[in-house]
Amino acid sequence: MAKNIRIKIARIEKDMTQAQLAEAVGVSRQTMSAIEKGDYNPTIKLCIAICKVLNKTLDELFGGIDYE
Amino acid sequence: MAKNIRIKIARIEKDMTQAQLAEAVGVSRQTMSAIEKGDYNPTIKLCIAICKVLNKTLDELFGGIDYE
DNA sequence: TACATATGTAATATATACTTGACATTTTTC
DNA sequence: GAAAAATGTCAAGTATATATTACATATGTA
Repeated sequence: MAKNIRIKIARIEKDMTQAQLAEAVGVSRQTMSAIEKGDYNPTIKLCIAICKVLNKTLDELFGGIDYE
Repeated sequence: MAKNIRIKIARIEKDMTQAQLAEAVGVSRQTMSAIEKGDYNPTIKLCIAICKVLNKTLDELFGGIDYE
């Protein structure tokens, strides 16, 4: 549920692996995997860090996503 | 640290108390207080719920905030 | 095919977001 | 200024985001 394909696309546009993005934002590779898969409901702090690295806005990457 | 005055302003524009906003998004009053004060680093799910109630975007309410 | 790299995922542990209840303090309203 | 409403805050508990380790599967590449 709530698979976030937008992060994956933005990450691949930057030619980064999950491991590289994870390190850039300071979390584990497994955490990045879970976030892209929609298994985790990340904190806003982490979302902001992801946006910064991927040069996207919060709304572009997370707006309207329906976590439950 | 990271006091979020934007939420407070948007909340007051809607003429809502912390308790009313808290109930509208499904958390406790204390949690809303802590978020406005910057004591909590909320989840994106909760941020999205707050934006929905206050008719704001994620970037308007949370963009660039420096939680540490 | 074989090897390397990337990603998924399970188990256990820890940090912290969030709850509940209760009381103190501040702000508003009469 | 007093009562009421709103907000701050503390303590103890629960839920969950995240870490670590380890292994499995997928995907690319020689």
